[in-house]
Amino acid sequence: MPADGASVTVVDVARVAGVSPSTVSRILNGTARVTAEKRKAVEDAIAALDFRPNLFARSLKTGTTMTIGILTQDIESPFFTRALRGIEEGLAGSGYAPLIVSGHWDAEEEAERIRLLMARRIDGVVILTGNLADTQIVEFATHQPIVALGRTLVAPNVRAVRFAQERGGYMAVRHLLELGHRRIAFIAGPVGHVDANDRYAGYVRAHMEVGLDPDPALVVQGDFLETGGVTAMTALLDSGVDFTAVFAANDQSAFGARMVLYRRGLSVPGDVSLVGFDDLPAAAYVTPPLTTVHQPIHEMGLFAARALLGMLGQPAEPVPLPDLQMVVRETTAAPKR
Amino acid sequence: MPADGASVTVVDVARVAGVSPSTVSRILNGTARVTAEKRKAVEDAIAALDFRPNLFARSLKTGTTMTIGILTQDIESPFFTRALRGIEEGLAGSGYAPLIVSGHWDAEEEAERIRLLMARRIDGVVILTGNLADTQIVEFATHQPIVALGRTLVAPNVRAVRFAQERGGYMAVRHLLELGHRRIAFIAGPVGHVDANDRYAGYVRAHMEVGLDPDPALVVQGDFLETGGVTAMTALLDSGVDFTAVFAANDQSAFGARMVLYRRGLSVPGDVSLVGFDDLPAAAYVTPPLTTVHQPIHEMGLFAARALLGMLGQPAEPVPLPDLQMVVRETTAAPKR
DNA sequence: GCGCTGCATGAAAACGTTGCCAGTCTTCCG
DNA sequence: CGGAAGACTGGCAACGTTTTCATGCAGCGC
Repeated sequence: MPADGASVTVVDVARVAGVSPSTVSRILNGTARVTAEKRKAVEDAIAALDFRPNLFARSLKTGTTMTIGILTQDIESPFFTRALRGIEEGLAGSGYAPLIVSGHWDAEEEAERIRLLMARRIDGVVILTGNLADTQIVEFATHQPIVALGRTLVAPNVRAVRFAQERGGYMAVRHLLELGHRRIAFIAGPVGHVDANDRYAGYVRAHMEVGLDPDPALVVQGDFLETGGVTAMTALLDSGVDFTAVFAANDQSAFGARMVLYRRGLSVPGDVSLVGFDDLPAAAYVTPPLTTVHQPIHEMGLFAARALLGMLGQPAEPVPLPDLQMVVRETTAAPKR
Repeated sequence: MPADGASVTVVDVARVAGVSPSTVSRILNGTARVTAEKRKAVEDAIAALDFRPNLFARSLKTGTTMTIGILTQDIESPFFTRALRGIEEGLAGSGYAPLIVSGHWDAEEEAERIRLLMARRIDGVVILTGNLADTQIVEFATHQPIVALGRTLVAPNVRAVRFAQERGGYMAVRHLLELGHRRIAFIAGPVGHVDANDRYAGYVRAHMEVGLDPDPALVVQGDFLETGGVTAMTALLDSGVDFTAVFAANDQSAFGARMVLYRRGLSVPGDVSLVGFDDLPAAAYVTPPLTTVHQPIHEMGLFAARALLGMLGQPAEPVPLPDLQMVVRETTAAPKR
């Protein structure tokens, strides 16, 4: 059934103000000049009737919805919510509202969600990493402009940004090497995850650079979550392999690993040094505060919003993207042996 | 391949299938019987043209948008994202999509955001706590069904749920008292926040019950954030007042407080016992794991989604809400003195 | 065979906006 | 003073659906 009879339309306003609907529309959108007198009458009528234009009717007519779709992976992950916050800020005051959907790292589900977004005729899409194939994105981009974070991809109607994750991994391990560590374990990310793989590549490069051959026994599987950090660290300790430091592929893994070390009575950084990746807000509040690689997540969100706004023809000043940065806190120290 | 799926309309489908638009619509919505023959033709045409019904046109006509609005306070707060995840789950498969906006604990902004939601003609609203006046909510509820979490409010078209926060505070302090603590500090929440006040009331009641008069010098201001916990704990220690345990109004405050204790070289729970509130996922991963009061946040989100679906006339089986529960981990112990 | 009933279908009227087109009324220039 | 250029404004046709309403056509009982 149609909206409740109480819903007031542009026609009602026109009637009360004694003008035509066209004129009301003109005033609403500032699309043509109208005499001050009628403008006043219309504005009064709008206020009196508490009129709100029906965005759907407008969308139907104009073909634009003032909504941008955001494909995140996990609404509960601090990494993504930090980016979301950036996007929210970047969109503030633009009139665009974000429609957030989650893909849960599943390519199939991601594609499905994007289709859902498109069914709602959103004006643009921001994709936060994920496992979607690039070809899929290119295909989607034939319909709407897309900004993709955590990807390198050049295609029409697509703007992609990705930080050199390899360099981040390199920086982290380099830091440990400089402290004197030689047996450095690595808690990997999800299998096949490019970012995780790149960070691992950095881990390898840093080793090579000082003439070390990374020991495969020091690399254990994680999943970017705390629980993965727990299992990985447990496996590592139980394997009996020797190590003095651990580089976790992201902060959440590091948190999990730290918990196991605590359980086993190992001191950080006394017995084992620990480095994370991301610099989540929480990294500064664990004890001891976590040494990690700072990613400007918030700025990335801000950037994505502005970039998309730009692609939509909105005036939006671009934001600069700071680079990855090593943040040395208190979970790293020289090895005792 | 998908042609310009954007511009394919029900009329195109009708033409290709050799039927009228009405019939296509009927098949789309299963609203009347159609011969198998035509149904087949239409379905083939839909597939061939990659037709997607324009939801806006449909909304315009039916007055329903299959969108529900969610007013959260801070998209980055783990408390809210956990609830959001519950809502997301509760909505899964219902066809409704959530439109998330943030009020940032500002009554004015909250009202503004809700108006924005209503301008988008959402079918229902979930309000996650906040500072909006109840009268405002009642007023909004005249337009859409509303589910409010963290409120006690009885009104037509409104469903409100709130846990007995006072009891939670009582349980936390009771736990400390039973361990033998007598000088228990309290890190308060934001000024005027009902939940925070109620938790404080529980703090007071637990004291009274054992014949103790809570010392005002032991109560310090916080803001539900880590930073607030830091300032509060710092102020407490600097004031020189004597205490053996701290009850923080929420986990995030506790995390901040824990950091300061670490900085000052005070052991937890050796020198000071610490209790939080909420049982955020992170509470299990700080060291030592935080003793806290568990709120079924996720379930609350699930509950809200189902309740709203029910109000919208959808078949949605209600979910039970477990009660608050004391989770004793490792930040509490008997006082040394 | 006649009127009924019921069913499948198409035509057309909305839903609330916007934007083109064509007026009307000034105003100004020659 | 005539006429033309502007400046405003109203009418009306879309936008893509859904939803009456009406129509034609079988089948049915008598």
